[in-house]
Amino acid sequence: MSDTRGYHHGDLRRTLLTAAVQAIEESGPAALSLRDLARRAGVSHAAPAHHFGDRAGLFTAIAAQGFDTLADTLTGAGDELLDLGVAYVRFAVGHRAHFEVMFHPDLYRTDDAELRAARERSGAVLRAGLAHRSGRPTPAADGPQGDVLAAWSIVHGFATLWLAGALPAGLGEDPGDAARSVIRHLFTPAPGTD
Amino acid sequence: MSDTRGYHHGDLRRTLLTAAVQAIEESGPAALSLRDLARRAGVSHAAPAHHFGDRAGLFTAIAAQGFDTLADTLTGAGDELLDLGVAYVRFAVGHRAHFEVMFHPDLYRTDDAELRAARERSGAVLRAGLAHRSGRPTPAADGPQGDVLAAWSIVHGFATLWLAGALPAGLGEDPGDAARSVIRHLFTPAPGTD
DNA sequence: CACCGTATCTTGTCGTTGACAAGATACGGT
DNA sequence: ACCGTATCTTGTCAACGACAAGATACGGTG
Repeated sequence: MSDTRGYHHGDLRRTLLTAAVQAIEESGPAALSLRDLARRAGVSHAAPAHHFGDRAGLFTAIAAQGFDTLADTLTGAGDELLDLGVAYVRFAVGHRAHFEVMFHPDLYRTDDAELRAARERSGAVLRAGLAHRSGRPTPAADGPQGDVLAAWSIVHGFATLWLAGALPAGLGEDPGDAARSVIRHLFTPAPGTD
Repeated sequence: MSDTRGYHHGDLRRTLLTAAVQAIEESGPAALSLRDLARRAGVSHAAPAHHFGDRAGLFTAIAAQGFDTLADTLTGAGDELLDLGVAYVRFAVGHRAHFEVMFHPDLYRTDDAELRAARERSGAVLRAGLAHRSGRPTPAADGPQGDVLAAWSIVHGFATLWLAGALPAGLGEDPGDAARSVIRHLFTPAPGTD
């Protein structure tokens, strides 16, 4: 269950990761402090550096974990195109710490091997799911898979705006439901007849 | 032209703002240092604090400036719905420092008066432009202006993904052109026939 | 022109942080 | 029992944000 078996602390790497995710959810990635993390875990201030090298290394691990989780989430989504988009939004809001780190490459090392693998995997799942479920075998003439990018853009944009608190009130509590009624407008001719 | 008339430095507040924007474009908001800003402007390390109070105050000023510029940009956009979206994306990529700060409210003070006014103004311009140009007088039954949110989401998502470097290669150099071919898929029935 | 109030900027300082170096500790294999 | 190594601690340094107190220069008033 744990990749680093019980040493002095037992499972410090995993403990630090979960503590970091929680801290980011509370105060954002910018406010994350390695020393505060060490205090929460009850270890010395330099202990995190051994597992992650530096701050960027910690964010790299979080991003990789996030891309892996996203791939799993999308794989388990429903068969409808709509369900895939809703799953994307639900992941973003439900794992906002991971999501925020994942799409801020200046926080981590984009050339990390484990990260690249996870990112590529989630990207492949997303593209495959969108392309397959859109029921369109060949992409249109306007650039590479413009409809896939349109679908990705709308769900990513909605999730980002939701997390930023930029959306107007009155959308309800559940971001998934709100997203569903918004994504429905993609590939829809004119009035909101459904 | 300048709100703080020539004192010791002359126009320190404006100088610091432009230097901050440039620094953020180079290394992101997280790496911004007030002391480094002071060094670039050739003043003492505590000079910025007088004009902005603290780091959050500086980001507040940048965000307000960004929302104002966005409102102006959208006001001057073309008559087509597509043009409005392209203008949004062009602003995001052309003013990435402002854009990134604007949609990270944990960086600044959301209750600042000047900021709230600018944010509301740009929001009103965006909503009015989208609602007017979509040629749909009454919103659909699915929530408050679902189509406006869909349009906002797709342009915001595309801009965010572009800035994060998450989009695949082959979209060309100009984000505006790429955005146009992607946004076109909104409100479009099935295949890419246009 | 002399004076004063005030905005602007400087100097000095404190606690915190990230990063690095060197040493101590505990585990696993032989 | 022993040794190599991964894990963690202690110590240190430069940089940073924030605050306090003082110096400087401007604008207005007499």
